[in-house]
Amino acid sequence: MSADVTVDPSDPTPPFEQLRSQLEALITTGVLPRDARLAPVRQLAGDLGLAPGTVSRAYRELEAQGLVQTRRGAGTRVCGGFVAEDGDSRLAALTRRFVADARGLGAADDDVIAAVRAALDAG
Amino acid sequence: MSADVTVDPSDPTPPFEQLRSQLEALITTGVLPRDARLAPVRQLAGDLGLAPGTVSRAYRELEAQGLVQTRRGAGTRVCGGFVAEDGDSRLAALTRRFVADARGLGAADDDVIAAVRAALDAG
Amino acid sequence: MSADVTVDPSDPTPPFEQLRSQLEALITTGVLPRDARLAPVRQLAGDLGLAPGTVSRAYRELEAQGLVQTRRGAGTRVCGGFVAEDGDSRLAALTRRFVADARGLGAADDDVIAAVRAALDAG
Amino acid sequence: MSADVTVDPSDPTPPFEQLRSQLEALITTGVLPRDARLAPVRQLAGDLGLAPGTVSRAYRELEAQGLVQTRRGAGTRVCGGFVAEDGDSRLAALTRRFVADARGLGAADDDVIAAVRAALDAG
DNA sequence: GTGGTCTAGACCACC
DNA sequence: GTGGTCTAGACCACT
Repeated sequence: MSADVTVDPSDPTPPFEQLRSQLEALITTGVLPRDARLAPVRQLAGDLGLAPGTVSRAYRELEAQGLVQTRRGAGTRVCGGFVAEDGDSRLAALTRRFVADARGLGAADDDVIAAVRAALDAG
Repeated sequence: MSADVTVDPSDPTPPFEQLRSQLEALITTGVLPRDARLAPVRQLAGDLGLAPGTVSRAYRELEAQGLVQTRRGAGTRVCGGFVAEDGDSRLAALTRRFVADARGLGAADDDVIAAVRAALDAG
Repeated sequence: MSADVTVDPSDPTPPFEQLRSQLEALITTGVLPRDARLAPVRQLAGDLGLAPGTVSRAYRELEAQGLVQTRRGAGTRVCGGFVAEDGDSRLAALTRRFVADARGLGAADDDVIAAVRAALDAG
Repeated sequence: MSADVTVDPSDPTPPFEQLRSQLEALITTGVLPRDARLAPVRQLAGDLGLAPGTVSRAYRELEAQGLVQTRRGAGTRVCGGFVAEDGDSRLAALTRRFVADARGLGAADDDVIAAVRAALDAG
């Protein structure tokens, strides 16, 4: 049932990354809407002939990107629509994480803003 | 030799996170200076009685934080002092990643700046 | 000078494959025309910060694809234009290789033709 | 106990090729039957006094020939008997690769068939 | 514990 | 000077 994802073993891209990028596309395009539940790790692993750890890692990376949110015992769900909303949007979650990391590096607020401006201009 | 790290199996904190946070402390306090080389994954794993993948994951998360830089075949080294420098600083690397992710969410430049400001004020 | 190729260390795709696929595109699109010489292995390696063996492998795979031809001491050159020509075209070279391999598997001529038809229909 | 292979350092043929051709012979003659597992890369390397990468390359070339199939983390096995079977035979795998490469060269289906016919007649 | 890829430096063969 | 190959050991991803 779950939206189609496939893994090509002959592709030099590692399976977890094939998975991650396909799921990323499904989410950012809105095929998987906010609150949609991803397939359980073990089920998806079984369907694709992968080890559970491989699927698990794909989900974990999506979580680091702020695209999904996983709660023990409750599966993993899409974190937001494909446009930032009100309070607890994915962008806000991603940004909190980034700011915490940046401060961990000893950066002052102004440094952070400057770095972001620079990165936006560069890209 | 390498700086002391330990893992307490009775601690509910997962081993990779115990490792990560201890190494983070060693780096941000300067005990492990810029360019210091971390112990090889397999050696540290052997010393601590952990699986190599566990150590590997701790290193990977440190890399995502911008604290270390790992080059395939050449080990993993501390990425910088504890203040951002010129061109390719840790803050810059972290920020590039964040900006890429934020754009992946469809955020415009102004949205990004606004989100960062909000997160800085909140924290 | 040489046509632009770049390697992104943070891309999960291995460097040799990033290189190979970019060069493949440059050749099949005609940006690198027949007989164009690729950059020397060590030069390209130095420019990109890679080990010579890595660039070497990319070149070797392109050769297996029939896109380039490399002669010891004389560098490696693009094997053909972007459309098959007369006698020793890239398609012919690729096909000779394929036929030899297929026969090595014990396939009869009819088997080979049938397999090719099937693959063409499938793709 | 695996079938005997040896490497002669005084032979001008590079070690990886000595290995490849011996294994090829063992497979095509049926000494190593379908599904037989090749020795692990590191074990064979140790036995022969070679670097793992050298053995690895021999295995990789055999895979490109369609003789063995390697699954990450699960070793490499002989891919088939010495005659093509049902769905995913070695010939089919080899052919898919060839067709993909040929199309990458811009060849139309008719060109491919013609080239194969020519190569079969020539050989 | 499996194969995969990379680095760094080395030697060889060819032009 | 060019590519080809090798070694030794590192990390990576997967089962």
